[in-house]
Amino acid sequence: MKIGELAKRTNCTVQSIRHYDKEGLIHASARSEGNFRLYDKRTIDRLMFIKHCRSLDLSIIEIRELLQLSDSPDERCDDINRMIDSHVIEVEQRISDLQSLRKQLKSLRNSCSDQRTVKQCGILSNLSSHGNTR
Amino acid sequence: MKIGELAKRTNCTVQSIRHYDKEGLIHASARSEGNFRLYDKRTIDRLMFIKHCRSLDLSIIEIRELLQLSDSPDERCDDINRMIDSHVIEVEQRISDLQSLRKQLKSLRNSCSDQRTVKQCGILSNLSSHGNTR
DNA sequence: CTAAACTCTATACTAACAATAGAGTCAAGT
DNA sequence: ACTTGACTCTATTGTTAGTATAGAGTTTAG
Repeated sequence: MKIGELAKRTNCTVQSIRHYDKEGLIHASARSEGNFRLYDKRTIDRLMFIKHCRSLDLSIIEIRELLQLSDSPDERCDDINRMIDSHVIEVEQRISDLQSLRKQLKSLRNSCSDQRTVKQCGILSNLSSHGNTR
Repeated sequence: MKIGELAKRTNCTVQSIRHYDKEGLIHASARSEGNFRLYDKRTIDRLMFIKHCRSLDLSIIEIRELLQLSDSPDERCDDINRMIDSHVIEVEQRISDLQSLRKQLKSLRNSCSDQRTVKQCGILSNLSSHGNTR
């Protein structure tokens, strides 16, 4: 299977597959005479796994670790759990950051109604008055 | 005032000030004989404004627009309101994306308890089984 | 045998800086 | 005057996970 077919079957772009290849997440089982990457069917599953992980916003580094772990099936899976746990914590932190950001933006927006001039704009004067809060 | 003092007074790093300078958000009022950037006091306020905007996650491009608008005080401020409105919408979208991500991660995490081996790990098998959902 | 479709590597781009290299400038102390 | 240390300069590289090119080579169908 050449890269284009793999791309079609997994709904990835050709470039991102080459990217994963370069990053060592997948490996071409061989190269054709003309130096084209050749993949076997199992790579489809592996790519699906990668896509699923990426959709969960796991980084390429994290995915590489997961793939390495899945190659040593008799190890304890504690590391996997720890990784997911810490990822959840990161996501929760980002959510709460964004919620506070949203609140600030909303209150900023309330300081100005339309149809005023820039000079009278409550948003600009609010932005000018006090420093940052983060 | 040289860049180091400006940095101290605004609690910015020297590099980021140079960055804002290069991006055209601030301007050195002159250069010294030895080519050092020289800033006047008003740049402190301008930098505070920029920092405040950045803390609200406004992009440098957006900030540039705001600064340009604040230089034409007699225009309508509709554009400012529109920018903030669309920024709020973006933030809300990101929040809801992250919330759904969190939910998926949590349920993934529930599929495995500690002390198992990688082979038995519910997380890995879940990640392997079905494709992406995004 | 040619033209289209495909693939290759390498490079630049995205955002907002941080980090570094290597060179030059300035101020204070001797 | 001279040295030393602190400061500044520009330019480059790195960060993330790709996307988008350029320019060249390969394969396949007609």
